[in-house]
Amino acid sequence: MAALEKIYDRKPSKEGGDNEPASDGNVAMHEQVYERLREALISGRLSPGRVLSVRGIAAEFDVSAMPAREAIRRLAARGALEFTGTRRVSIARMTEDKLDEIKAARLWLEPTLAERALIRLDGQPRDRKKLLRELEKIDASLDAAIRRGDANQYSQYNSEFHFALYRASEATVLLDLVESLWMRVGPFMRVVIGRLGTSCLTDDHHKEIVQAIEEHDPDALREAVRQDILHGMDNIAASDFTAEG
Amino acid sequence: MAALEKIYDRKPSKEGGDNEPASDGNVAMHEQVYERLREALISGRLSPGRVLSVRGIAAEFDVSAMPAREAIRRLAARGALEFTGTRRVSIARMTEDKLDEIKAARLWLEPTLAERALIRLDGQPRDRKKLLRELEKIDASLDAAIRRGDANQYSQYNSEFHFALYRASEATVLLDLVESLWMRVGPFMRVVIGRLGTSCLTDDHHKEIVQAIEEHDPDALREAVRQDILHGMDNIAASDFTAEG
DNA sequence: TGCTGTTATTTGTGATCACATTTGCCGATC
DNA sequence: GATCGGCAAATGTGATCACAAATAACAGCA
Repeated sequence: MAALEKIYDRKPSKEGGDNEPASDGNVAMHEQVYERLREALISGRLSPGRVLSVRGIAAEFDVSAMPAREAIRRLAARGALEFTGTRRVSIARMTEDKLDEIKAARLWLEPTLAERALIRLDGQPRDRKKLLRELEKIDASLDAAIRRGDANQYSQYNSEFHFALYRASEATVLLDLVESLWMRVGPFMRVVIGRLGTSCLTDDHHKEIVQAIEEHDPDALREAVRQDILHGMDNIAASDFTAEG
Repeated sequence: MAALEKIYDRKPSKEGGDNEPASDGNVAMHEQVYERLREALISGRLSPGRVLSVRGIAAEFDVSAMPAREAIRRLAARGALEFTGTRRVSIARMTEDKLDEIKAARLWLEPTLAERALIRLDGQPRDRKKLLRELEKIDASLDAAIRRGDANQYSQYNSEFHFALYRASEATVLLDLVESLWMRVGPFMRVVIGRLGTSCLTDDHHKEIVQAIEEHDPDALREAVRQDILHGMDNIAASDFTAEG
């Protein structure tokens, strides 16, 4: 293992005995592995180019080969992982063309999701208030992470902020598409922040997003989301994303 | 097996001996199974609600459980298959909301892909001519299928027509997204055609698409693709898609 | 020291087994 | 005749093994 970056912050060390059904909660192990890997991808805890081996993941997550295999397969199917020529699988590298495609797709999908969320919440004032509080809380944690210079926490909270909003749209299909895009960009946020520092993250547009929701202004919301995406994607484009972290 | 619809038109009956490496061509078996299933989904050869079991697919494709398992897992990861409450997996059923999301996404993605293809081909007159010929050929086969009333062939050629165009954009990320959408709608084309007959398919906009490419007219192309999508999606919406075929 | 060819290890893939859960079926009961 | 209960078959999941291919490590030579 040695110098290999950890994918997750070690399992919460089973609090009870050792023979319990692995805190299974009736969710399959391959599902848990998938979820953790997805989360690690989106919040940029995995470096571009890194090769994921079945046995390696299995060892790190303390499961047998089978669940690791299935989790990796699922991620690869969603485009989050890339097949090398020889059947191995790795975190995809970025190209200018791919970055441009992702940017274009995000610029349509995410404002659309945000707007749908807003429209749906117009009829649900209670849910709307709840979402606003949630967004504000996440954004506060996010700002704190920036001030601390904690890149990992930043990526984490940033994705939480966006997906909390998008999830409120209840548009599962569109959400799926966006998620697959975030899994592709995630690994590069880490690289960018490593190069430019957290200072480049201070001028996001989360405040405008929250404000637009408060004011029931769909157009302003779309524009705020749009600007936030542009801000993030242009940071990546400005960085040398072709090299690995 | 009995009354169970066949997913594919029986393996081309190994022409030689029986011990050859399964015509492997260095492509993994799970890959072959995945490819066939994907194709079956897109061209509507699988009915909504149908449950796919690992052993069932394995038997039908004459492979062991493992490749079937991985193929199913990958399709599920892309949203083409749906998890029932009890870990089983089936062709998803459609809802009005999901159909609306798919329609919206397609209406942005596919005109974009078409336009990108057109722009890219502006610099490649040879490829452009080749694509035009290919599209015209497919469209001819498609019309023939309609006249024959052959719904399966129609769906097949229709997807080929669109993806031949989109693939020319070389936009792999966007293409991935569109493909996942087609896998979700595919199963319902069969249902629609079953209800409305092939007569409802005659007024597609393929001719306009070809013409717009010939005339280097991006706006006309976008509009033609848009109309073609509307035509198809409204047919689904008009049908009773909540029931299974 | 730098390169090369060989060996040892790791890895993906497919197969098969075990087990708990679920599904489908059939007969008993009201 | 419809409903319920229980039993048998089918299914998803995880584990483990075998094998070929690919990667890494290393020794020998220039």
